[in-house]
Amino acid sequence: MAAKERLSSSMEDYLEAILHISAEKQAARAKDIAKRLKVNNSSVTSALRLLSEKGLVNYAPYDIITLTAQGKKRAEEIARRHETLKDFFVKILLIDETEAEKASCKMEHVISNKILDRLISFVEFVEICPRGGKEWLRGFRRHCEGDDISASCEDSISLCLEDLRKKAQAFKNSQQEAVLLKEMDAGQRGKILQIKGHGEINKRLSAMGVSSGSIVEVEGRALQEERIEIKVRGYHLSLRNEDAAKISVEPYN
Amino acid sequence: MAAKERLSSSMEDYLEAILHISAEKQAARAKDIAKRLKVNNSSVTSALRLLSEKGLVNYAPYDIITLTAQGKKRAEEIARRHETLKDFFVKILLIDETEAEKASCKMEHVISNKILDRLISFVEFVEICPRGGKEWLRGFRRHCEGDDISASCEDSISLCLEDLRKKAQAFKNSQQEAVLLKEMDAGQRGKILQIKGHGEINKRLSAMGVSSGSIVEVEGRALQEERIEIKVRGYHLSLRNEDAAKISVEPYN
DNA sequence: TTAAAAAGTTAGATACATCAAACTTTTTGC
DNA sequence: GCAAAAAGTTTGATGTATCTAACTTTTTAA
Repeated sequence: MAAKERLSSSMEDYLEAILHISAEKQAARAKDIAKRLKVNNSSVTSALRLLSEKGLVNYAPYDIITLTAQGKKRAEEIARRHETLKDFFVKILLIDETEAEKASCKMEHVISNKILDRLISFVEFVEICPRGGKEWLRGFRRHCEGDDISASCEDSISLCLEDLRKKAQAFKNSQQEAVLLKEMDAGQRGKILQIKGHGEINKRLSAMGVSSGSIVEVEGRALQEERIEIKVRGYHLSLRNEDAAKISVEPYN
Repeated sequence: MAAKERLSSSMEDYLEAILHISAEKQAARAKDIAKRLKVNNSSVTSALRLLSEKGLVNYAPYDIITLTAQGKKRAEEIARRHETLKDFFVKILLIDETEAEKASCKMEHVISNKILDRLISFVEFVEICPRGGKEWLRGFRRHCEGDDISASCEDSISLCLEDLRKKAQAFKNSQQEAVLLKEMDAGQRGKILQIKGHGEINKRLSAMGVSSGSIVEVEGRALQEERIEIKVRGYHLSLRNEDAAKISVEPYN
């Protein structure tokens, strides 16, 4: 396999655009890419030639455009960076959608894996830790809106100290009941306890840095409930129920 | 005054390098810049010519290199972005110095003012709100280190619920005593209550988005205690005691 | 004070990302 | 099925950032 060459920001943008267009339509046309990236048609041709040389897109003049397996992997990695950043901006910094989108588009090209990883952990921690969470972020919102910080903090403390105690208690009590990932509902979140067996999933997951302790979120089902769609460490995955049955989870909320 | 043209990342790097070298030595030499940015000598010459044309550096062949007033302002703005990012990485995401430095170097060129601003507010809020703070971040550290998230959260709650109540109480009680910024000690932090008068400082501060409610930190004194050095919204400022006496602050910690 | 070393500049080349304009291929609608 | 429209490509240009190698100026130190 070719070594993972560094791609320029521009080329990353092209890959990402192709990924998104492919997801929306049957095939990506050069014109769509040009439109999406706001560049000239001829720039797209040059970019495609280059990406094709690198083995990241399947391209021949006048032919349809698709990502190779390798290209798709790269594109998904970029999309993950994008989404992670946006998540952080929207959920934690309380930035509006549009601005968050714009910012992630630029930052996705320069963020390191380490920072990305930490950002993911941080968003998890804020959302899950009873001492963080919605009420605390409400305090932050007030602070951003120019409200007195004492008041903002007070809001997130005095009002919630009792609530906090309850949440902490509930959090503590919830610990024993393990369920299978397969059995979880859309929207539910939990902590992976164990991944049984040593099959393909095990390998795939650990390659992504997923192991027991990782936080997993169920996004939905697909193919007549045959598959479960999850998000873990910023990756969107689709697992067969059969495989999801091998993963035990301790659910939250 | 020339319109504030967009600078490329590269040119921003040159400005920032000149700022830092000037702070360390008497004058910036082309060689130092080249070394710092790990580029060829001749690249520095081209960059200087360009920055000189834009009125950001004082430069003539073989002459010494300094920043113009405008150039200094731009450079300091870049340094502020850098520092704000680094602060967030180190203080909140608990990234090590070296990695944080490397990451900020890249991200400083692409972060928007809005995000920067929010990041500053967020770091303030985490550090000041009793519901956030050191214990909470200790919980986050445990989560990063792969400790069970329940345990990490519990650590930051059960252990601290009583502590939290005390902190909240202390925070509440601390509210009445206003002091003058002039009288605060190095390391102390507080919230600006009022900026008296309508002089130069008032204008300068409001141009930076500083007003009552902003969080200010005393960094130290300079010129035989004649001046006070503060940090507010990521800006490092040096005020005459006379001016600092016009600012009333509600101190924390 | 002057010649060698160090610092700085110029010239010319490469690589990248983009464009407009001219051209070619494919698609569409009658 | 064929002509016009749409899509895609090629060519040649621009601007940025970098390099190496050759050259010039300044500094240093004997």
